[in-house]
Amino acid sequence: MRMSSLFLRTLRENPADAEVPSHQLLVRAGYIRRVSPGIYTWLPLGLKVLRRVEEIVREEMDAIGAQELLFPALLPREPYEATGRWTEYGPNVFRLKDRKEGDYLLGPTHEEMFTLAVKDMYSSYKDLPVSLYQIQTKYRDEARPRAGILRGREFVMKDSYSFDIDEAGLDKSYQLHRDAYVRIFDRLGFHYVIVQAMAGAMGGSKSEEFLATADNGEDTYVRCPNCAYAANVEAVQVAAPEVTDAATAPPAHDEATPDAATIATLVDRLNELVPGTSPHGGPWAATDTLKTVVVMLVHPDGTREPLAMGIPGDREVDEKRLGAQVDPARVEAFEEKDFAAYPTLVKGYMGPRALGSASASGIRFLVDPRVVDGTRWVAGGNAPGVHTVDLVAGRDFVADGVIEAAEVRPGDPCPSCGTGLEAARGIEMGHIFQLGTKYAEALDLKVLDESGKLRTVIMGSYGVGVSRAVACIAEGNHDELGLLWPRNISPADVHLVATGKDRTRAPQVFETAEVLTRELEAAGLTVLLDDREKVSPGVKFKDSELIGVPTIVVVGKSLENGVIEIKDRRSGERREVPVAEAVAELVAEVRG
RNA sequence: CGGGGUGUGGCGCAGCUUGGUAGCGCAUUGCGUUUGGGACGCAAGGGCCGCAGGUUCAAAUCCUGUCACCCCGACCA
Repeated sequence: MRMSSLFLRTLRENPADAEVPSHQLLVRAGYIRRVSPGIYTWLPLGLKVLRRVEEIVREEMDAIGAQELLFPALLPREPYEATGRWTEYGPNVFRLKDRKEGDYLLGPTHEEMFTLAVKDMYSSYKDLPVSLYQIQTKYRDEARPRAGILRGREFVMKDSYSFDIDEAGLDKSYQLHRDAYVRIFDRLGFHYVIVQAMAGAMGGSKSEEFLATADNGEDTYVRCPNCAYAANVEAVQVAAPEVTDAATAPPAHDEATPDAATIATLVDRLNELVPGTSPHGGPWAATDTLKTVVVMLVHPDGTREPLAMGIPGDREVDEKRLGAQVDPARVEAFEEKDFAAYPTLVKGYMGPRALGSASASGIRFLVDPRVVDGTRWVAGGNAPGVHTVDLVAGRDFVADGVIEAAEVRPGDPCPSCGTGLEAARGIEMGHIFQLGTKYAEALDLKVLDESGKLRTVIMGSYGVGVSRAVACIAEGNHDELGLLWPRNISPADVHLVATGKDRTRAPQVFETAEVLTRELEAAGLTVLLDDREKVSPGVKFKDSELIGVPTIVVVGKSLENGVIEIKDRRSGERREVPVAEAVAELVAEVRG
């Protein structure tokens, strides 16, 4: 690549619409350009980087025997209708019509297509297992694209899918992918954590995310400082206490608690009215109360269903956790008109005894995992100004089930070893999960087993954000001067700067630079040669630092002494090397 | 969808309060000087001042509406 003709324009100032470093620098250094919110053009330098990341992903996928194919990005509605995702995906999918008014979408993810492709071609257990992948442009109409290429509406993703005849096969395919992902993210140079995750809208069971650790990341996860446990907050499993015998607990009794519609006022009332009778003998605290929260679920088909939750009074509902639990339903606030429709619900004084499928209200009632049988609570008495004290789970009320919707706090016990958890943030770079049979069933993907019986194929699904990885690498590899690409990602191995005025006045400089470039290329290195004439050395140095190729070679003034200069972009170290040794020296440095 | 902000040459911005020839820096072109840290001088090209109405002799500037974009939140494999 020659900078005299490279399609490139570097900017001295940050673009006004860029906030995060990766976005600012990728635009300034001429790697990408914004076309529309969340939609970017890859310029020649940027495309080189993107291709290098793709290639690393491709090599590791091929290494586990996955086979690459490529589906269209433009897809018909029908397969997504069959799996329910045409509706479940909601406004996040780009939809369009053809001239005959037929419905199409731009693929946000391709489970349906992979499933149908296997169904189309395979029908025997002998064909399995098989893993297929593509590196494809995906489209999601994000409510708010942000941070440049980190969260776009058009992005490049590697997605792969495994197809197995049984659970054991799925476990093996999953593990193969997991190992491949570890290699991919190691090669990309990420600091990352593997956390337990929710399978979410994709359906399925076991699921892990690969998060690049970043203080400004969008995802919050917790990790245990003592054991290996780490999980996305959405997926944290609360450690449930032992079930206890409540035989000694006093019977439940209602107490008048006027003006106690909040947990704080309730605790004050309890300490005034029934001091010293808390389950633990100490003063009443928020942790002794059971807060009842009601929300309205809106299912993909539009039906609305109220959901009540019993949560320890000292905690808030975490909307992300709740959302993940009820997915694909959407959570809406429970409004005044909803209270009017359910007269058994007394705002501020709702309690478990009026809730549950078997109760008068018929409202589904789920409790926090901490609410195990035998635990004693204070909760609303379902009448204004009344609370029920010594309400024992399992004795005085029975919930319809358990829900992980309460907020997770740093210091909460690790579900695996009990140590206090720590919270941290990261950027989701990869997600692997065991889909199970959701898509195979919906699209009727079955094969004959050894005994001639039809069996539903079991699937796994595995994604890597390829374009996001480019942004993420930039995010973690820059300084005040510009980008700092790792060697295996850089758009070139060597950035060779010729600092002469022009070919007429500094023929040796340009000639030497040309010869070195040819020799380096002959040795298999890629070279970005700054052969621009009439450009001052300062400009060329600044550009080389902004562009961020790890090794910068300067051919200039020192040529009089028969030496060139090799600079390490990251450390800033520079050393002089005789021209005759330059190629060998650089090859050794680049090959490391 | 809620809150905040911004729309003026390719990029970054001033001008708007108080209406009257559209400006600055960078970038681009030409000439000359300069060439190891984003050089200097002279000259040049390039703007329906987001869009639509309105007020006015006159609107980038005032009024109404509208659109777009950015940031925070909600949302998000």
